[in-house]
Order: sequence, then C-alpha cells, then structure tokens
Amino acid sequence: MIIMFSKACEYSIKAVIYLATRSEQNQRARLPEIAEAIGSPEAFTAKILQELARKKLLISVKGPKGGFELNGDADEISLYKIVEIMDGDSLFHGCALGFKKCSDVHPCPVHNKFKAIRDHLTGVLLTTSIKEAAGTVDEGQSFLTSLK
Amino acid sequence: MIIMFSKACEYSIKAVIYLATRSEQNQRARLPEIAEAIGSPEAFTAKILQELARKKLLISVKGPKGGFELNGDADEISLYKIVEIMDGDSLFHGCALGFKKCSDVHPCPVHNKFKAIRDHLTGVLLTTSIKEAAGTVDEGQSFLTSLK
DNA sequence: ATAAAAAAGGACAATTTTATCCGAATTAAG
DNA sequence: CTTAATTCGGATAAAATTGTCCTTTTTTAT
Ligand code: SF4
Ligand code: SF4
Repeated sequence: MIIMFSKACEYSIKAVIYLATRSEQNQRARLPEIAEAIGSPEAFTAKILQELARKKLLISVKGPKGGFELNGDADEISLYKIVEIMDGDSLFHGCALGFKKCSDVHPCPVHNKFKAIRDHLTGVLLTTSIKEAAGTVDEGQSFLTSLK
Repeated sequence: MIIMFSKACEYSIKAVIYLATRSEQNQRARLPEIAEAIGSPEAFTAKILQELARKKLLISVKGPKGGFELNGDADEISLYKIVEIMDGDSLFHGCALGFKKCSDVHPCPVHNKFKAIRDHLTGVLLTTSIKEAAGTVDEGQSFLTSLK
C-alpha cells in the first residue's frame, strides 16, 4: 500500500503539532491528554514521546505537573525533523522500488518522475514548520483527529 | 518510514515492467526468470504473480513452455492499475495522518500541501504506462535491479 | 498414455510494526 | 519524609507483512 508515514511517524507528527498548539501558553501536556487529543493509543504514544524526548525534540518532565513540551521554538522545528528522527536520515534516500541506491547513472524505469515526487515531498517537509501547522489548528481551520 | 510501496507492490511493478520488455517478442517468462530479472524472492513472487493473474492483469499458462505474459497492450496498462490491484482502490483516498477521510471541510494541518503531493503521485501513476517504463529498460537507459 | 514442466494453492515460518502492561525511577508538593 | 503524579524501561503480545516449502493440478511434448 502507499504509505507516506508509519504509525509511529504519524503519531509523532500529530503529537508535536499538538504540543505546538499549546506552546504559546508554555503549557506542558501529559501523555493521556496528548493521546486523547490526537486519537492515538496511549501506551504506544508513550514510547514515541520517549523517543522524541531522547532525541531532544521534546523535553519530558517527570512527576506531578510534569509532561512533555517542545524543546525549542515551534517555528524552528520542521516536519522533516520529526520524520528524520523517527526513521533516520536514510529515508529520503530510500527507494520506492527497493534499489540499494537511487542514482542518476543507474536509474529505475521511473526515475525522473519518482524523483520529482520525492523532492516535492521532501520540500514540503523541510519548509513546513510545526508552528505553521499548529497555527491552522489554533484558528479552527484544521484538525488533529478525523471525524468518526 | 516513508514507504511509497509495499514489497508486494514493488515486485509487482517490476515484474510487470519486465514482462513488458519482452512482450514485443510475445515471449512468456517463467517464474524463476522473472524473479531473477527483478531480484525478488521466488516463492513470494509466485504469490504476487498469481494475484496479478487472478485479477486479469496477467495471463498465466501452466505446463511446459508455460509462464506469465501480459494480458493486453503494454501501453494500456498504467502503473496506477498495478498499484490499485495490489492494494485496492481506497489507497489514493487513504490518509498520511490516519484520518478516516480526507476532506476539504475537515482538513488536517497540512491538507493542501499533502494533497498536492498525493495528486502528484496519482498523476504520475495514472499517466505512466508500463510500455513507457519498459521502453527505457529496453534501450538500456534504465534498470530493474539495483547495483549491488 | 506417460512423463516432465510449469503454475496454483495451502500451510507454515520469520520479521517488522503496532500495541499493551507493569514495575521502577523521578519529581513536586504538602 | 511521605505521598501522589508522572515519565521510563523492559517484557511481552497481537497483527500485518514478507517469505518459504511442499503437494496438487494443469498442460505440453513425446
Ligand atoms: S527514482 Fe527509482 S531508483 Fe530512485 S528512489 Fe525512486 S524508485 Fe528508487
Ligand atoms: S491531506 Fe491530511 S487529511 Fe488529507 S489525506 Fe493527507 S494527511 Fe490525511
């Protein structure tokens, strides 16, 4: 199937955007609240937030009044960064057709067309900050969970 | 991870393109030859070819001199068709962020940007025939397997 | 008819991804 | 200092995907 992101990546993106919607108030959010807000399984989300904290994208605070918050400015965190953290940086050099290496001198039959798509995706992820994404949520123009 | 295609889909695409490179000569290809040509595990590839034959994209012929061949003209089979067969048609309506439904009235925070990417991908798959893809292989300009 | 060649199909195994559970560690507050 | 709130980490489970193996069926060629 055509998957753009793994579940882990999907939840990461939504969780970080959610945190960004609350960062103005510098409010931490706790796990149950985050999972609720983005409609993700709580225990699995915990693992993901841990990972994001280990990789310094989030700050986690234990104990009462603890929770998770962004480590840094929302406008300096790109979607690319999140994806990179969850899947390593070999991602955007990975290959839709399973080649070891995407190369102009040994291309697959759809090289140019697929490369354009990948560049398109990479560009969007690089240039979209979570502040931008969170902004539309704050204004009620977009949502972090699906209609049932 | 950012996956564009499952392995099943990846092998399907490569197998069908491979068959297209041989369809001029109206040559059938047998499983071992196909798997060899596209660098895929033979038994798994067998399952996939079976599925493609069941769905009438290929014709399979049992017995000596049997094998697989395209069912129809290579220039009338799009990459889209292959992907659709392997994953059902809900694919291009699926959601990178796991929404039940991608909707302009209840959009995710990156709706417009992601929609553009998906439309880009869909367009490429719809407009690329396997004849076109196979052509560049025939001319030695592209390849079906990676360099090691 | 017979034998050989091939795909078909079913059962199963390995791997990866997704998910749950629970006890331990840490921290804040009283 | 004690307690409660919270994340952390390890073990494990469930599900999906990928992969293998073996027997049966069909077909061609002799
Ligand atoms: S363009 Fe072709 S070779 Fe390069 S990553 Fe995409 S599918 Fe692989
Ligand atoms: S645009 Fe947003 S809602 Fe629509 S499919 Fe993509 S991620 Fe899902």
